[in-house]
Amino acid sequence: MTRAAERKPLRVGDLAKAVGKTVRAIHLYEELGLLAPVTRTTGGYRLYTEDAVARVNWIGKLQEMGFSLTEIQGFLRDWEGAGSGPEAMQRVRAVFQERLDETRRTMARLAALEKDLQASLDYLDSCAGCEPTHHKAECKCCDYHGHDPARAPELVAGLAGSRSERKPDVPLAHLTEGIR
Amino acid sequence: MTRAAERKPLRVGDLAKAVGKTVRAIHLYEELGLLAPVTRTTGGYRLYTEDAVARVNWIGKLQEMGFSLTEIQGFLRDWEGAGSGPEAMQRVRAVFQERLDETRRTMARLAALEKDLQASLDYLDSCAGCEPTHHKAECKCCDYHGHDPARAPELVAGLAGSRSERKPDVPLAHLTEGIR
DNA sequence: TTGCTCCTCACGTCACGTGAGGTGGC
DNA sequence: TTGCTCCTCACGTCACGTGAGGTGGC
Repeated sequence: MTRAAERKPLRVGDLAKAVGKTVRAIHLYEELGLLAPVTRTTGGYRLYTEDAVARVNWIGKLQEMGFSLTEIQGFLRDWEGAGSGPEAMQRVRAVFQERLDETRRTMARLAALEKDLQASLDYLDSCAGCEPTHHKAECKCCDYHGHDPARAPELVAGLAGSRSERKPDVPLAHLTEGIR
Repeated sequence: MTRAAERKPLRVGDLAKAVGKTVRAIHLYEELGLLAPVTRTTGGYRLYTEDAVARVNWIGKLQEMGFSLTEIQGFLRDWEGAGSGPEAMQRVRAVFQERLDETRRTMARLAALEKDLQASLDYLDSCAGCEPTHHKAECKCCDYHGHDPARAPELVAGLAGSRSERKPDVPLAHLTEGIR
């Protein structure tokens, strides 16, 4: 931090813009004790230094890691309550390790989703050239264009089962058979 | 779906377990018109077929893609209101394309986070062997163990700035200089 | 003085969580 | 009959969003 930077106080709107959060969010972080303005003007305007930008971005990262704001509070309290340096560091390490594992699990889920989406797009692409006389119900499971008739991607197949497509003539009595 | 599977109705708790959601969530999807039991027992118990498992998993995928439940409602309505098959398919395609882009952006953010976390863990590892006489404030920015003294990972450096570590003797008057 | 930014309540929203009080089902 | 599952309200929570009504600052 340079002296020049310290001489440019940020107002809450500037801070919000700098970090991509809303003013309301900044106020909330303050209520929760995660962030405080260095001072206020006589009129009550909050004033921040550039440090606040780093702090809010840090909060954002922890949120992306899956921490709730309440957990971030606790995390800071743990840190401040810790004794020696190495001890505090090892506590933090354990938390980060758990979050790294969780982040990787999330990434794996998203990668699977990405594949699903790509497969769905490929499937839908081949529908573009189809004759408009086909009803949409046919498209979920057609055997044109080399489609495997039984295997529309799950994201496409999931469009089935809407109420308007249910056949009301299928008897359902067997479901309640033997149940009073 | 086999006939045998159709003969095994699921109760709401079975369905919830099968999809990893709560009963409350299932009820909510029903309130929003996203899912309905095929029938009810005379006592009012909801009964589902295996189709419901696919439907709820489909809802879950759309949620992971960043859709709100209200958006999923609209998505279904669009589908049901669409005219010809190919036309409906192209609408769905546009939505999926947008979601694929968004999913990739999210994955990129998480990958950056993963790097951050790994760097932080590496940094903290070297603290394990440090003497316990060091105060934690020193650890955020030390020059032992080959650390670049000015460059603790952001996730570690962010622990700075807690109220208990502020130096109250730093004059802040310059911040309000020239501001009434 | 005008227009923009800020202030503090305080209620709304989204996707559920969590009882309360009562009943079905083997 | 016991114990488990289910039912319907209905209020709580989390991270903000969104005004309402008023004032600061160049």
